[in-house]
Amino acid sequence: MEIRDKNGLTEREFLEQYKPSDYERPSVAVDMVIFTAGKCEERNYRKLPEKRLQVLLIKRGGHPYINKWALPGGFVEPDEATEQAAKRELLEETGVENIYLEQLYTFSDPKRDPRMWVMSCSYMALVDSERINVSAGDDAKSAEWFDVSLKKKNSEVTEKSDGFVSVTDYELELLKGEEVLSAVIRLTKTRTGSGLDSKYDIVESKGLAFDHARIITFAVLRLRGKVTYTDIALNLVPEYFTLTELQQIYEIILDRELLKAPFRRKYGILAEKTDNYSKDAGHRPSQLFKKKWFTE
Amino acid sequence: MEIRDKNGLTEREFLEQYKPSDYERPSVAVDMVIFTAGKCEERNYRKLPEKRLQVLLIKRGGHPYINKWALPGGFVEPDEATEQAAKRELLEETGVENIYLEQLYTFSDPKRDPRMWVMSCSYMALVDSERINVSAGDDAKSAEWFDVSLKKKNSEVTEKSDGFVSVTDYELELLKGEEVLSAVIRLTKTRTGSGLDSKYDIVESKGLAFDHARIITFAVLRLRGKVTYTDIALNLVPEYFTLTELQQIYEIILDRELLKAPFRRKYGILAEKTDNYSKDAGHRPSQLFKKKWFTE
DNA sequence: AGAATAGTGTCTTTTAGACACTATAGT
DNA sequence: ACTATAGTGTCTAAAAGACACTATTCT
Repeated sequence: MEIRDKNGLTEREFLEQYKPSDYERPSVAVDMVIFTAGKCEERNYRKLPEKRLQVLLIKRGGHPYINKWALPGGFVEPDEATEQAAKRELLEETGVENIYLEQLYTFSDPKRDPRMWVMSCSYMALVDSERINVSAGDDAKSAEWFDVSLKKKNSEVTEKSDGFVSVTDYELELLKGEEVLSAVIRLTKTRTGSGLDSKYDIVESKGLAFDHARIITFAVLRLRGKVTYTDIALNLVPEYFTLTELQQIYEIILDRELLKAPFRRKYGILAEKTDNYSKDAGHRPSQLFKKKWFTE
Repeated sequence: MEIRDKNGLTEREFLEQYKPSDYERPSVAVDMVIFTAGKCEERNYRKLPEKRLQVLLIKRGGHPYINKWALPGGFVEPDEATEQAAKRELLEETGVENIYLEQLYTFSDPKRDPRMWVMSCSYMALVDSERINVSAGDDAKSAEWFDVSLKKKNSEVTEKSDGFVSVTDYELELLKGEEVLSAVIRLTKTRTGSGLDSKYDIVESKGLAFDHARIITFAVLRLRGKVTYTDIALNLVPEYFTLTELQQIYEIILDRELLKAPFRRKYGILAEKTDNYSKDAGHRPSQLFKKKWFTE
């Protein structure tokens, strides 16, 4: 097992003499899209509280993008993987460990950070609202939950000789009381011959730092895509929940209403009955369920 | 719009004086999992040729992992995004432009390269076999197509008090004539309370460089996952094809046989009739189709 | 003729969608 | 009693799975 290369070195000898050349290297950051399903105020004693899909943002205290809102995140350190960096950031920002975490995409447009070459390895995290009792803003940074709304504005398909170009504009709105952040992200799919190019361009972005509007849009679309064929939604629900709550989660993610009976037939398998019931609502109490994860 | 930070600087002033600190930075490489659907020899004049899912590998000429097989790839250069680096590598290796490309995952285990800190932003590319007439190995590097087989070996679920641990071993085999590369990748899903951890560990890897067995496994699983609900399979088929060919593509990706009639009902919508027929086969000629991509 | 594939018809089962009905706590 | 929600039953339409049948070419 003593193979020698063209310089007569074994692998061990090679590694001992190896010196990384000083090509320019990018900084790599993790950016966290942390979603939760927050409750709105109930409008009267017997109405159920509405739920909202929310994302955690931090107000930047320094340049660049001073006073704009950004995703929590930080640089990956030597001797750690991005997954660990993501968990570290998550713990710092929300005080919560052990939550659902999924790598989304690595954004690497060399101009995405005006300071220097920074790639962003983005992650999506899902937390149930009962676990984030910590108001997040422990340190000086002001972190806030923003209501998320993502709507398809217009969509246009142009047929070409050997393919097509499809352009879809998504309108992203983030709301926190008075504060309104908005952005338009254009998804361009170019199909020529046998190639497909999907590009997310930022058409406009108000109040958000960097290319974070794009990352949030990407995350919402991923979440929407996965919610119907995985058990991912269970991560947004507390330990004990009613089927109506679970349905609300699906509705705020998909941004449309679902029918009760078919929903229960399809997703009821994600829940296991308990002997407890919700109470003190102005209507029939409902059974509380536990999560029954897919084990496969 | 002249906001000043705590040092009294405007954004422009800040950027002008900004000096990137010299923290250690990772090198970032792109690794390409390039799939095609290769034909095997037909066994007699009237049998159809079987198809095989194949991946392009390059034999390493230097340390580390000398003489092992590796995914084509290279380092991302300043002023380019990973997408561009991927396209550049693809052109260099296969001589083909304009093919399906999808970012898979960024692997960042700090020990994945024995030389230094290298993250791998991996991409999956799909090429139809008729386009890669170039035997790829233009330059000195010997590039070869390996038949891919990925099988679930055993799967075990252990229930825990507040979740479960599921362990699945996948056996990856890559064949090229006499050459046999093999690896076992262990997918461990740990669900505790409200967290999910998915880990792909390399249990063993014979003949493959770095953690590339893991990347290939990840790619095959992604392809399997997407083939049933997208039109991704069309990328592996030439401009004109028969529905049986398309079905073969699905079968080699999913690694199981499909029934003809339901297949045609479901995926026939991906194909548009032409007036041409295959001929000189020892049996009834079959109609040739063109691709009809989803436009959405 | 016979082998091998092409292509279609149709039955059953499953799943999704729509909607109506009954049930029940709290004021 | 009334409101708002909980929970179920059932009809219909669409999709998936299984299988059988006919059609066609070349040796």
